[in-house]
Amino acid sequence: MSKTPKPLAPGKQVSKSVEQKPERLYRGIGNAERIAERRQRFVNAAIQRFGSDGFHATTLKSLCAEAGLTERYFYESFASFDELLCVSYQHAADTIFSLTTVAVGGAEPSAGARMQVALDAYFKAIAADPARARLVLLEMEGASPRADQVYRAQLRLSADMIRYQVCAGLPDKPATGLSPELLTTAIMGATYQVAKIWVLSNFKQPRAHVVRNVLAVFQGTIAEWQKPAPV
Amino acid sequence: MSKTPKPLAPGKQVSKSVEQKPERLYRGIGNAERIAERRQRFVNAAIQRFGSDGFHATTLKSLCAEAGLTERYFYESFASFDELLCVSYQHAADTIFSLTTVAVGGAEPSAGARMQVALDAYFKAIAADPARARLVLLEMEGASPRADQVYRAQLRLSADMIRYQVCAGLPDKPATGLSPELLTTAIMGATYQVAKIWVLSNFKQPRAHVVRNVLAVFQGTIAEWQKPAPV
DNA sequence: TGTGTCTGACATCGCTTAATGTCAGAATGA
DNA sequence: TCATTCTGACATTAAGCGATGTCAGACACA
Repeated sequence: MSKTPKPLAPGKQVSKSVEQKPERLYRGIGNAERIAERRQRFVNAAIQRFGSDGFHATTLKSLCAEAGLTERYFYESFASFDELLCVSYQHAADTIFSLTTVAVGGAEPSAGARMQVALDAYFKAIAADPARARLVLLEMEGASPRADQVYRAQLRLSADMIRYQVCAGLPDKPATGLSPELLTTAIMGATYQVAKIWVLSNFKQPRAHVVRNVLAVFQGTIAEWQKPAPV
Repeated sequence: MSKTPKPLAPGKQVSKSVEQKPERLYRGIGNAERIAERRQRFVNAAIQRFGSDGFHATTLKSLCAEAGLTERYFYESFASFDELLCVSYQHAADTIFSLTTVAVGGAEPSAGARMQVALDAYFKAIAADPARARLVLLEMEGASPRADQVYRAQLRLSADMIRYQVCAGLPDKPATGLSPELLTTAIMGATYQVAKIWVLSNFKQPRAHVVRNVLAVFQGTIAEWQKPAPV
């Protein structure tokens, strides 16, 4: 009774009344830290395998092999296969997103400069890790109901980022009949589509060229946005 | 030896030397026609179920139930589950594609008019059958390697259609650094993304509004396309 | 050195589902 | 009416794989 005889604590040791620390060291590393390290290895392995072999071709076993760990530790950190997909996606998407927003934050205040900087940073982040890009761009949609949810939430976030950070300073009311929400959704879709093609082509075209073309779509759209009235 | 005793001919009756017709009528309908009819019922059922429940939630049995037929007849017309997915997708995509191109064909020759007509026809076709739209827009990507192939081929076709039919008459060499291929890919991506959002929102916004906004992206991009030199 | 926890390899379960097989009975044409 | 083919319902197979369980041996701590 004084000890829980169950060998498989579900991730957290049972908190008795007060936290007593049986923090036994292994490799000189504490318990919580080891768990966190294993978890991270799974996340990295997931980005690698999902992004390289594709979601459907990736099995629990191949993931464990990539991580150099066994199933036992998988369920130490994740409730299901699905969960790891979403977690690793979120990790990958967050990285790309953050690389982009940081770049935008350091750009000159004009919309044109921000668009240029944002797109360049985005496509740079895409090219920096092809597996990560594949996961973020190609493997999530339709993978599972939950994956769809997570993916779409990220799309909304991207569109909002374009709207409030990249296109900041533009009139809140665009030309008659135009809505900022739809327009930013559209140019985000354009960016995604070009990024997909780019990834699938193994980055055949130079990044500057890709950026230049998507930038034209951005700028053209913004010009319409600012147009006073339809001719 | 004179007759093949196998009850399950694989779709076509064995052609001996010359085609002898044992065309026995059922319901007053010949053999080949009955097979074709059943095949079509499966295709329609597939568009319905894949588009409503989603690809992953659709099973062979649920498809057969929807079609009012049994597994036996499924394999009479399709080699695998995967094949029906691709065939039904192609059928659905062809319909939408054709509705759009026909409309474009009847439009005035100016690029502006063609864009307007094309987008209106496209979104009309999307709204006309939500299940079909869901299949075409949301269910294919990542469903299977073959589905991916088919889907991407259709995307290329759509981009080319925009390029050669909708944007016809524009200078073949756009402004410095711009490529028609990338630009049409981009605005196609914008269209797809808005269509996805529209479908997922259950067509909350009026079609004209959606068309108006995507049209702005088209027109803005074309304006950049025609720009003589970067300022 | 001994005790108890942690680790890794592997076995096994349980479930889903595509794909194939079986068979009785209905519909057809002679 | 009879023989043949077609039809529909259902049973069975076969395989993949996520999830769980087992256990001997390694490692830390006293």
